Amino acid sequence: MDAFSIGEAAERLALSPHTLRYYERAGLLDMVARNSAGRRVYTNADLHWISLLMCLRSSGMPIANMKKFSNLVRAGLSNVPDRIALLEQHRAKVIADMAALQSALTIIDGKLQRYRGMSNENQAAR
Amino acid sequence: MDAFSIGEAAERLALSPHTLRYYERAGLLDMVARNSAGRRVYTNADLHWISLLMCLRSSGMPIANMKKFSNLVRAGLSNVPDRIALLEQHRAKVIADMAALQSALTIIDGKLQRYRGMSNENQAAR
DNA sequence: TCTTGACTTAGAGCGCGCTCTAAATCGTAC
DNA sequence: GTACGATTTAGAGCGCGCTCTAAGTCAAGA
Repeated sequence: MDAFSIGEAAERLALSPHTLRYYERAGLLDMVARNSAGRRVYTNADLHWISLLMCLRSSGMPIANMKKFSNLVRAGLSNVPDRIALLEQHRAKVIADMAALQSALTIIDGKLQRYRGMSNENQAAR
Repeated sequence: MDAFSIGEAAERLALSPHTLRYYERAGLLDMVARNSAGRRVYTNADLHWISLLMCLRSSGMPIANMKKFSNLVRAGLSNVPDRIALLEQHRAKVIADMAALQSALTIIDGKLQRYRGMSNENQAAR
């Protein structure tokens, strides 16, 4: 099985057909095959590529950069260094985001401890 | 020094006066004092509270939940358990987000390694 | 044959979190 | 007194990433 309707593809990828079409229009996918009736037919390779896109998206890459990346991939192997540069830049951002989340977490945990202390005192006072 | 104009407060907090006013209108701050001319005067306590808000915001809490939290704080000490619940829920989301970033990072690193391999092969082939 | 439901398109709409505008007011420096 | 720059308000506007609408096409099943 290597041919999926947009509905099947959407289900497997856990996103909506609307979003799949939007990504295509946005220039993130190209050459999604069509059947005789003009309907999209997704291959496993398509799904795999879209999975990578979803990984980039969910880790905070803006659509515009995803489009740049897609264009590089589309343009052939000669620009692999450019792809590396783009991914490394994104990698740095992801790591920075993780660090920011970690420091927020520390503050939140501090606040929680304070609240737990207050909560216990209240109980003890009754 | 425990009194800041909106401009000074904005500078110290690294956000814009517009955003400070927006947060106030959104119900995240209350009782920001005014001077005789009707202008806002921020205390250190205000700045500290806003810093906590920024921590929540930057770690992905939606404004609506920040408002709920603000309302709880405003309503007094009796609802500390509710605040704990809200923060713990957020804490769980932050941890989930960090895990998602980590798994994206693993995929990105895998892709980078593949690209580096391709790049080296290309060089070797020349 | 007719109905049903998944698909097609271009384009509009939406939710979020700001971000800016316009017109007015105020305090300070000249 | 007057010019300037920071502030005030209500409300409009914006950028992003979807998300939905409307009108139409098509294939399969009753």
